[in-house]
Amino acid sequence: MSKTIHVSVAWPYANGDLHVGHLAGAYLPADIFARYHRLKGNRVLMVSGSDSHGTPISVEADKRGVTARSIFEHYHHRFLLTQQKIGISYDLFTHTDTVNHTRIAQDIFTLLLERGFLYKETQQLLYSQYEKRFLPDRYVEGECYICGYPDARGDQCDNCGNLLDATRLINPRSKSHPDERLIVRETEHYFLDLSIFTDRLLHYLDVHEPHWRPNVVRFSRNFVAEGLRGRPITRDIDWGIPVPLEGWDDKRLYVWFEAVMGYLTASIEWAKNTGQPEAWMDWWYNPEAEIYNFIGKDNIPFHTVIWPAELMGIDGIYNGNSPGLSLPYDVPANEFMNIEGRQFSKSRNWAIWLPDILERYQPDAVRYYIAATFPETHDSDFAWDGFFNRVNGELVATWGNLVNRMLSFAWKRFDGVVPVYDTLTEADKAIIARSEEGFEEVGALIEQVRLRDALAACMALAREANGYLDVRKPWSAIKEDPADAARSVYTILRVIDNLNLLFAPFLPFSAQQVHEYLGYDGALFGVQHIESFDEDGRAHEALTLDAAGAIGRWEKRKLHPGQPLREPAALFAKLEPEIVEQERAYLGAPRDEREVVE
RNA sequence: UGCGGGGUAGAGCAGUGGUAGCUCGUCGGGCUCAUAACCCGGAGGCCGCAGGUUCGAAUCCUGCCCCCGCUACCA
Repeated sequence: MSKTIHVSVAWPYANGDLHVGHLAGAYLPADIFARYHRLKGNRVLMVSGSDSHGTPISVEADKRGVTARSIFEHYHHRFLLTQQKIGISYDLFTHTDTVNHTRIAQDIFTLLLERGFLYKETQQLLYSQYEKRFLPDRYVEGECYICGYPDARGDQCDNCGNLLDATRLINPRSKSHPDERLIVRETEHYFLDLSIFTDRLLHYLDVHEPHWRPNVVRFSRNFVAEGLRGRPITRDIDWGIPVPLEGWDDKRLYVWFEAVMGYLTASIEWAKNTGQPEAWMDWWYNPEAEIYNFIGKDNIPFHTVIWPAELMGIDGIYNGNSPGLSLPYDVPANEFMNIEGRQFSKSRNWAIWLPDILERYQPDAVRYYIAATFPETHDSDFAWDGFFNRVNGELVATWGNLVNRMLSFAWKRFDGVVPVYDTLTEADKAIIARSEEGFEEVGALIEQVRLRDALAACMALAREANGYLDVRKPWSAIKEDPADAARSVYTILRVIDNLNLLFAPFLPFSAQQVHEYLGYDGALFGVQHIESFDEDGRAHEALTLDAAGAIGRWEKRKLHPGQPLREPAALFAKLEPEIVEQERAYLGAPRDEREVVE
């Protein structure tokens, strides 16, 4: 029976390029999962987008002396190109500065307010008369009121380690204008009253515990058990979504509050864009639908506690107040991927940027290494010698070589067609059966979001197939007993056909190539486009998926004897050992941001 | 300071009371259609540290150390 699956992926801040951490934490696992379910024939909606708002974007804009909007538009465009290049197959990758997202975020605010889930509170915050704005704690320094250390940060003293209240600092000053004296000023903000949802959240966690990762459950339960405090959902800034209330023109919705709504708003936008405006409800008002949020570990409480609370608070929205709005079914949060043993750092350029490495390596090689080292159970490490070893030793040598050795053998010795055989031996039938079992075995692992194990299972099958060849030796048989060579070559091509589908969610580009080498026509997956959409005279760009022509299916293949093959070529480029040192030299060195080209 | 996760051959991981395993790499041998796979064999671990329970501990208990996240604006 076909399932309905929503794949919601963390929204990247559009203040810098995507790096391998983004890919490892959320985007690649989401893509593999979505591709698998599409192959299974399940109804999949995969959405995400650029987070256009938030302090990180304003900070970057200040640094460069440009507007926040121009920063996010610049990186949004690069996100589209980069993700198209590495094949993250969103049905829609949009952003949060759309008319659609703004309208819905404001509707949600209004509904929560009407239902009594928000409250107003006066806060004391530091204000800069020079910059005419309230300063976030991290923008402030001053003398510590506990130990007297002169350069304490607004939130914490680096000398005595105590957490600080920024308004109590002695002689507080702005980091950007240290000579100016800051004043304390009162300001009003709305808070989301999370504690109202405590019991329902605990119940929600209980219900989902059996199929969640243990660390996600434990963390979330603890987060709730410690007591939920109200969280401010408005800010004194000018870049963001306006608060839909009279007299609140100077304030905006807090980014953490509105960005997660993107899962819903992008679904609604997708429905509208595709000319079926009600279709989003098949996921959001359907008790059978399963919503998966792919995120990094830093985001766990936002997705397992705060976002579900927001959803509980707006249940019935756009549905005539009839309840049943879907909550996340699973939040398979990944841990972090370090770089050569050290934590990612944008400021020190200790990072591996996707636009850069996609100029030098095949997308499937990058996808393979990252998927093989997914930080599913604990932090992992992107190491260039590891990349070199796994690509050459596993991807090229085991899978690539299996495909290459037998496709070129069949091409040369069987006149470019799938061999026509008389009968199959027990060994032949056994290896075909093994490859067919893979659909069940690998599929089950992917459904549990154990993607690293799933990929390892594919590779183990490729090893078995290589072992089979060593026993059957078609290169010897072709001389003494051509009929037997026809049996084993047919068998191995059929096994390759099966394994190719198993690898396809991980390696979609090379899977398409193998598909064509085997003589098939058509595309396994849909085609990704960058499209422009118009809303009330304002245009925005998005990444979309046209899956109409996709013919790939997650099922046993029946390769026809006599089917004409196409001339094969090596699937994967073998890496030179020099790349290890070359790539390491880029780490920590100044970086030029280059145009992303197709 | 709290809460959660992690620490097992050179690398990546599995292993919740009974002889410490898998993949890659490495060394030796076999084979050779191929971007050198596959087979056979070898080397390589005080399972973070210290104590305890037990006939027996990587596994259970206690204390400590290190890394990461959240608490608090770096995926």
